[in-house]
Amino acid sequence: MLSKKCKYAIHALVYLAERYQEGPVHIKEIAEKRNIPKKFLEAILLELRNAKVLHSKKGKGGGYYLYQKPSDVNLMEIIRLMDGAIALLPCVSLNYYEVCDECRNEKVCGIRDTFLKVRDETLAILGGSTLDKILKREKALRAK
Amino acid sequence: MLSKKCKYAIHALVYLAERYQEGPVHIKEIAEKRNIPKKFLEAILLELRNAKVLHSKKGKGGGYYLYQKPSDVNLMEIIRLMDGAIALLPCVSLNYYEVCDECRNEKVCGIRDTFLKVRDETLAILGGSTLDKILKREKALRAK
DNA sequence: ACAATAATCTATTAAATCCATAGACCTTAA
DNA sequence: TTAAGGTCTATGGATTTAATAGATTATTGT
Repeated sequence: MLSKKCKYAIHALVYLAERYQEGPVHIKEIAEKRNIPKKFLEAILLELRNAKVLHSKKGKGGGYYLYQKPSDVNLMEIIRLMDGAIALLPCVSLNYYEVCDECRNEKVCGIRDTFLKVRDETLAILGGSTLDKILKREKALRAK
Repeated sequence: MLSKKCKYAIHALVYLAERYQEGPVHIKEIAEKRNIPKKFLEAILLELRNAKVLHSKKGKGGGYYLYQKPSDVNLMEIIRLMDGAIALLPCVSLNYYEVCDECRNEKVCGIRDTFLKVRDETLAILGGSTLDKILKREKALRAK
């Protein structure tokens, strides 16, 4: 399961994608519109800023806005930033690899294979899921 | 990520699948062979027993053994038993569904779609991954 | 220059979960 | 009847997650 932090991040980013190139949006607005605790959201947006996903502007008329195009931000990178590894086991993780204590020999482990497949499928789907696609899908659903 | 509990459960079950129909295996042996804390493993096997995945025999010469055939036990059910939901979001979980606070309207949520796909792919792979297939794969790798 | 606004930073806390251990008790086989 | 080994209850520490509070810094409009 994704953490609340990660869910909040995704929702906030989708919100900001809707406002792409419309100037800074302040935290309070996002927090209220999406039922996210404001202080918690602060920390999240700051982290996304440090990761160059968002930019911010201080002072009056300030706020947060997307640094990259909505088509260049996908769920894979957001989840990795917020929650870390996407794989279900450390021994099949690309970015957070660790050896398993239980396996005597990784080369001969019958379990890894399954989780490698899960990882690859998951990454393909999440990597292909960009903010602009999410927005398009939302509009399509609303039009129904 | 899967919890250690879940990883331990999987390894223990694979171990027991190797001994299928060879009588009870005791906890101590599994714990030592797979580097799992014995007391923790006790609790795990007990839970698997209560879920009818394992059977046990008390007293001298006792131990744990598979209740079902290795081809009838898959990773999907083990993970669900140990860690709960497999889906990444509660709102796309089959067995642990919950509404999202952040979504005003689930029907019009552009995010769900992606996570539904991830869930379906993941379930398909994990559901098809049975203990006997894992054993077969292990033997094949060892033969190389 | 000044007041208002809004992000940034530092701390702290409450709750939950995870991992592990201890010990008493019950059951069975030899 | 004794030793082996599963069952059950309880507990404790560590870590992570979620959230809150308060002080600080930067920017803007007037």
